[in-house]
Amino acid sequence: MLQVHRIREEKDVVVTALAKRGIDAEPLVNEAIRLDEERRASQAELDNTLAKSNSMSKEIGILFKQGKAEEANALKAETAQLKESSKDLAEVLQQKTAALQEVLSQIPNVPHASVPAGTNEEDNEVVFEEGDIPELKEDALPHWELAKKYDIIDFELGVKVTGAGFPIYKGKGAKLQRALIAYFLDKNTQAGYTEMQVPLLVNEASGFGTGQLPDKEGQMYELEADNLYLIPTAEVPITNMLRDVILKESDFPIQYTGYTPCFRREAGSYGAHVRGLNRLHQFDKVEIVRVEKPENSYKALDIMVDHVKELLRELKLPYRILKLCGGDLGFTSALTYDFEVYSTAQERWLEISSVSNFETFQANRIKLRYKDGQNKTQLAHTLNGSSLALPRLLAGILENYQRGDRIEIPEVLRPYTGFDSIS
RNA sequence: AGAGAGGUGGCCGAGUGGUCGAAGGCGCACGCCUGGAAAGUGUGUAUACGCCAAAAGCGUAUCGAGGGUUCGAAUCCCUUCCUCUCUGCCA
Repeated sequence: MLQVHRIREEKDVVVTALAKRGIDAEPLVNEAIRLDEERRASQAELDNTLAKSNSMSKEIGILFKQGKAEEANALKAETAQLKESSKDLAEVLQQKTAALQEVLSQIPNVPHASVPAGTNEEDNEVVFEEGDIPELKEDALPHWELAKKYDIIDFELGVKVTGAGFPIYKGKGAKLQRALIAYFLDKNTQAGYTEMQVPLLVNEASGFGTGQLPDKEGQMYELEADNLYLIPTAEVPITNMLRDVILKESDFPIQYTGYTPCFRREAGSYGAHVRGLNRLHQFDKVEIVRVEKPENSYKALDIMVDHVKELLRELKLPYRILKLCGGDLGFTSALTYDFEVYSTAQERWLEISSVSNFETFQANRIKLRYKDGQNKTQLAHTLNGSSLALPRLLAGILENYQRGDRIEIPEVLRPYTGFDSIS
């Protein structure tokens, strides 16, 4: 959520920058400014009324102590009116505040200056590409067929137990998953991230904190009886650990990593693009989260991008990095790099990581602040990225490492798997 | 899950209807003292919003959260969340 005072003070900058998302934010921005003015006016009025009533109450107390009951009672009668009007004013204030929140929550984050304008994924900029696309034999198979051939993932069994989108990993397939998770966590830990094991269920306040609620309510699985939600990403519990926190300068940088299964309803998804591991309701992901001082956050973003690059380089997978254009940029992000691995058998790029700087957008919502050098309280910057999301990465490994009669295991994973091929 | 106790500032802890944003202590910051340090001593030390060009200052709200009673609530009532102790259940 953007801060009102920023909208108020830099209206033109905000509107111009938001145009890169392909939206005309001016009406919303104007509405926010108008509501904010009304809100402030009504707060001023309410504050004055309450101030009057507070001082009268004090007086009444003194009068009673002095035994001047009559005068006190006279004053009491007067306060009745103030009470009436303060009740009304409080209601108005609440309405204005809620209306303002409503409008503010509809305004997406201001894209970073370097974000290209654009309306959809066609306009994303490829900023980096690395790794050789392997030459596969004629009879190369897509991962869902490889999974069946080597009996390492059973999609039908998952349907039986739960439903579509809940695959069951078997034998070496399961072990490979575990190896990837352990490998990523080790690499992240070596890079300075502290490993966290977090709840897979979160409360409503956390859902709101990272922006899943109320907007994307339908995307999360909900446990109505307990009013809890299954997490769609580890970002939710990890970031919310820092909700309503005021950090000291010495606390920086904050770097967390965590592995969790992720649950997404993916309502409305269908077609070839959801085939196999391409889109699931439950999948595994290792996440990295950073909190930085504003002046350091873009440097930190580069560090995160380099870190994810390193992972893919070591896995020897062909990948590319996209800088998302305004139109494809997530609602809460100021700048996002998407990592895509090339799926040779499907002949398409698969998104496996998204690394973003949210600047103060999330921090404003979760009230994550720090005391700066002048002891002023300021919003911190939050960043996160996947390092990495497993299913599509696994698809990439299976397809690119197929050797006809077996699937080779990338070298760096062998200490974790304990075998060097699946046959 | 049942019974009881409790949730107050960075921490400990006082406060059961009136000038309480809250005693006292610890911690922290700055100063004095000291050759230096300790001890001692002085001052300061929450957050949000609003008024103000800004600072100073002032106002309002906040004693787990939400509602209520009252002229006035940390204090009384209701709801809810959480913690602790005992009992039960359980990986």
